[in-house]
Amino acid sequence: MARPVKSTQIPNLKESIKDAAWHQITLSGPSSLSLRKIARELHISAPAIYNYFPDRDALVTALVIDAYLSFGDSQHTAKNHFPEEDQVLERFRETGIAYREWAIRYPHRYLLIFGTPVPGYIPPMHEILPAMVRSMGALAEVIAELYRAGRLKVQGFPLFDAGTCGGIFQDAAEPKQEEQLVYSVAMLVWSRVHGIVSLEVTGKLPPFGADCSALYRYELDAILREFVIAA
Amino acid sequence: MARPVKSTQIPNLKESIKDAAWHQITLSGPSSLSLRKIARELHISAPAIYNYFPDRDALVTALVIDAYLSFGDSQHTAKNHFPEEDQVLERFRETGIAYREWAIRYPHRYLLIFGTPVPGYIPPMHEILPAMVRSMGALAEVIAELYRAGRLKVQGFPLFDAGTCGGIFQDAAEPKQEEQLVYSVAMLVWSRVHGIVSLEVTGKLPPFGADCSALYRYELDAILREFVIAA
DNA sequence: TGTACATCAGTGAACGCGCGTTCACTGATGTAC
DNA sequence: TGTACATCAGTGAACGCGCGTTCACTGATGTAC
Repeated sequence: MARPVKSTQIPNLKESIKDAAWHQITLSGPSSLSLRKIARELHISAPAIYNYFPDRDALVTALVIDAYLSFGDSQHTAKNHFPEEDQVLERFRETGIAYREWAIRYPHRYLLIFGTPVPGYIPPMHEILPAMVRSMGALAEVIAELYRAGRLKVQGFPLFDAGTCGGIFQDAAEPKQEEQLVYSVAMLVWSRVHGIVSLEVTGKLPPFGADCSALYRYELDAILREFVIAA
Repeated sequence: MARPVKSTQIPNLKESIKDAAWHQITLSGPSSLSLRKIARELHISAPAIYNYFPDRDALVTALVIDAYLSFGDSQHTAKNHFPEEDQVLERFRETGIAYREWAIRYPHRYLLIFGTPVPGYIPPMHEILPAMVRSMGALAEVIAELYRAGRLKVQGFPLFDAGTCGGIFQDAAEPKQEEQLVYSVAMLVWSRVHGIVSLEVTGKLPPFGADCSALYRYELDAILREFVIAA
């Protein structure tokens, strides 16, 4: 039987701390995240936070991991929306659309994991890597499926050294050259979607009157035209 | 005759303050920029800075403007490297290459103007706009020249409302639809180069083993293939 | 040339503030006898 | 059922720190007479 909640113990305080932290980040960015401000928002004392996070950096790490998990969920959900083998194009497009939608829904989460690094904070890679790899894996998998369906154009891409890839691919037994190809296309696609999305969420395109949604749809089409063999 | 320098007056202190500020930013980012740290680095007292900048934000604004000026110089210099009318393709490529090279040489300047906004700092647009417009103008001009040379593909781009463009184009008498086309292509090109460059300077591509230089050259080629009519 | 004065880029002390973190504590709860 | 005790999520006070900014000041310089 689960231990009943004590009256001095605030229920879900750990989650509340993270919620308040996101709230602070939304207001003034991750670098001015303050444990005392969080405590004030929750009407608790600042040292109480130390029952849940050993220090400020650990809280930031928890936020980073949560952001990757949320982003990864959104990516895999979108991908699984078209599970049939012959729906690989739809899968690709849905995953791409979800990328931007998640970023727009959670712009500060997006910037925390994909934007300018938080100064003074060095993320502990061994803690973050699984969530990071899983989140980027959806796109890589879709591209691998395009390749296996014979729909990926194989032409003049710069091939990267996938040895340092760190396990993006679940199927690590794949032959090396194919892995490199899929991997390189994934980086190209990522850089393009990130280009538009990062400019959009930091507010640098709208002042120029850009319709970001149309721009993004154009880029997805351009990516398909460039990398995918039409049916 | 110029007033001679007094011995209590430190020569070029205003420039030294900005240099020290860039040094601090390189070490720990713009949000932890501290007037007292700058003063310590220069062996002066902190209030001395107030003889040159009314407050901390004014210093940041000066840095932002300097970054845009330096970036703009690099862009226009690259563009002017191939001044002949029939060298418009070389001009485009040179400007694109210079974009990345400037960003790699001055990654913190790049991130200050194109990265995640500094939390709590709202740049005064009326001060920054001229330097910003001039810096982005080089790319826009090259694309306008491509258009005037009949080398720009006119097909299915999403056209933006260039009315809010704010004077990117020096030749404002240009017909509206052409302006929109040039403008839209500029945004597409910008988002692509920014995509790679921002991931590269924040260190998010190299851990995946990407050869950023090859990736970037591929993207410039892809841009030419997509938007420019071969000679 | 000498003297009185204005200028103004610098100084050190101080203000009030917020921060992360530590520490000994308290007091409600659960548990063993 | 009653009592003594262990647990542990919370507390308030305090530590040492750095920050932006203000203020009255100083002292070298340039200048007017």
